[in-house]
Amino acid sequence: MITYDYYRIFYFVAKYKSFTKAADILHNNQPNITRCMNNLEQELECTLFLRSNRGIVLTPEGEKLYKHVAIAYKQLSLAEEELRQDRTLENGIITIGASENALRLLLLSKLEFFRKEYPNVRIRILNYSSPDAIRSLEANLIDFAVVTTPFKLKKTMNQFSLTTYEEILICGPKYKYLTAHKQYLKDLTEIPLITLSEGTGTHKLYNKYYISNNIPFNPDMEVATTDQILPMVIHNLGIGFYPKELAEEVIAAGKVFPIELEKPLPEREICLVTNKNIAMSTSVRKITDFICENM
Amino acid sequence: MITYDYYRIFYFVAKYKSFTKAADILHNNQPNITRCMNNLEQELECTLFLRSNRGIVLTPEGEKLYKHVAIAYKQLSLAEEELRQDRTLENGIITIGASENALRLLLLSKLEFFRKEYPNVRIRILNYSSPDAIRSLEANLIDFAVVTTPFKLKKTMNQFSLTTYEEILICGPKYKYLTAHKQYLKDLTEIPLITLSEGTGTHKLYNKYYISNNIPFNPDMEVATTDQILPMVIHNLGIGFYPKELAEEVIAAGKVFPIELEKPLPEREICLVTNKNIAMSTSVRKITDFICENM
DNA sequence: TAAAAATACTCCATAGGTATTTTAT
DNA sequence: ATAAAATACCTATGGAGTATTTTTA
Repeated sequence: MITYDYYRIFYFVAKYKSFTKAADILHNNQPNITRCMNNLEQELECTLFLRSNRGIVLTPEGEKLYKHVAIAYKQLSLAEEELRQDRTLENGIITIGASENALRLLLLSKLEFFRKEYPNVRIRILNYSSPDAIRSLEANLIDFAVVTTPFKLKKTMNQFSLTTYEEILICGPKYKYLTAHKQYLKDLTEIPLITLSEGTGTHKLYNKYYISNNIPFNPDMEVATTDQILPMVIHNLGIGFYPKELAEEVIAAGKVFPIELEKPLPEREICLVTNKNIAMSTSVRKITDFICENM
Repeated sequence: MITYDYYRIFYFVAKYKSFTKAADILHNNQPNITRCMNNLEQELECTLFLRSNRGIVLTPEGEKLYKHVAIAYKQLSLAEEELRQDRTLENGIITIGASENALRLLLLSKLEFFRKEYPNVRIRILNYSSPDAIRSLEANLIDFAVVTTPFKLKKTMNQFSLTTYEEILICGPKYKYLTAHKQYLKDLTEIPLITLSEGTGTHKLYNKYYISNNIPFNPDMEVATTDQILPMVIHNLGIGFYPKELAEEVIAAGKVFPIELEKPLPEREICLVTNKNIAMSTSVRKITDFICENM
């Protein structure tokens, strides 16, 4: 079996029509090149060159071989260049499935930094509910997911906890009186409640939380995205749970008011979820490492 | 610099999705394959496989590499197969420049045997005068020439003498009386002479021969090919020089008659001429060896 | 527990290298 | 006289191979 490395050497010998020049290009020495090419000729049972004191000329067989070897060389060079670009993150596409809160509380700032460092990696973001993101991951539509608890995982999935966050109950001016002192959730059942729609992790979470506290969970309004809750609260359509961090600005502006609760709300978590069975590309590994570091 | 032999190994690993299977195919062992692929990954700074107890799966980078490596592998396999066919003379085209006498006195029978042994080599024959054949060789239009003396060679040409042949002077029934006893050429100047046309070696040869013998060389008829001389002699248009071997049959049939000469005609030679600067293909080398052997 | 890869280790073929000779212009 | 390939010879890397351990489905 002929070692393919001889073909690499042959490529340069044929290109530069000289053993000596090829040796220089390859940072090798002429006697070595001579030996390798003798071996190649012997293994192919074929004269490839006519040697002379002015270099070499290819025989018709050498020319034939060169035509093929040149193509092979080009392919392998192309491959090496592609992989080089991949590993230096000079290209690549990353598809992330992210829930809204994961995106706004953590991912956006992380992506901002990542983009600054690797501006040539294209990033696509899909999905806005945690269950949908995980389904997409199962179906291989995304490279990984960043979602908020609660969610259910198959055992082929891997989760890595990134951070926890706190949600608070907020109200508009009309319900400001509720902020005078700490409240019990069960005392607020008469106040209209705004939540995310069914099918979201958030909906499930509060449903379960209310039930485990023996309080009926009857939201008056259900909206598709967390974004929509804030204007509704401001306009006194009801009270709602909202990530504390995202509410701070509007609270400082006096537009909404945090209702203190006697019993703290369940802590929520943002997790990065990957599929164990699927091999990650360099760029995906890089960005997941990037997201997870310092977490 | 990455040894291309790793890519050959990678090809089989990627194809069979297993280090162990690749090792079997390559008549190698699994630890070796493992080591080589580890080296390759390290040199490419890239994870190419996910290893498991059921074999390996390619990463996106591995897939990318495989796409290119598969093309390279195909090219090199094609090249090896082409060269194998060349050296076993399963294909190939040979272009020979041959003068008429060389063809009829020697080459045809040689080619008949060669063709029997290597029926898949295509043979083209060009040119019918020795100077033309040599010009074609200089212009690289033919692989080699088989010509009759006299001819002039540049020093980049190489000649190998194959055989000598004798020419005789023949006549038709009208001149049969000349065969009664040996003649001197100078006594035959009044008999019409048929020769090959100017520009042929034969013409030059006899011109020079006559002059060196102080006989005027004034052929009455000049024809393009030796072939045409015979019917003209038979029809008593004149006498002519003709290769002895080719004349024997018609002499035996009593159609023409050899005129014996007091002084023998110059001996003629058939030579194989090659171009030193041009490398021969395997098939050309084979056929020239074939023609020259036992000569 | 079984099948595949990883690890550890030995051995030696051959690639890498230097110096010199040969060859052909 | 020169420039390139061939030859001779030395060194040491890394490929070939065997035995064993680790991993995970």
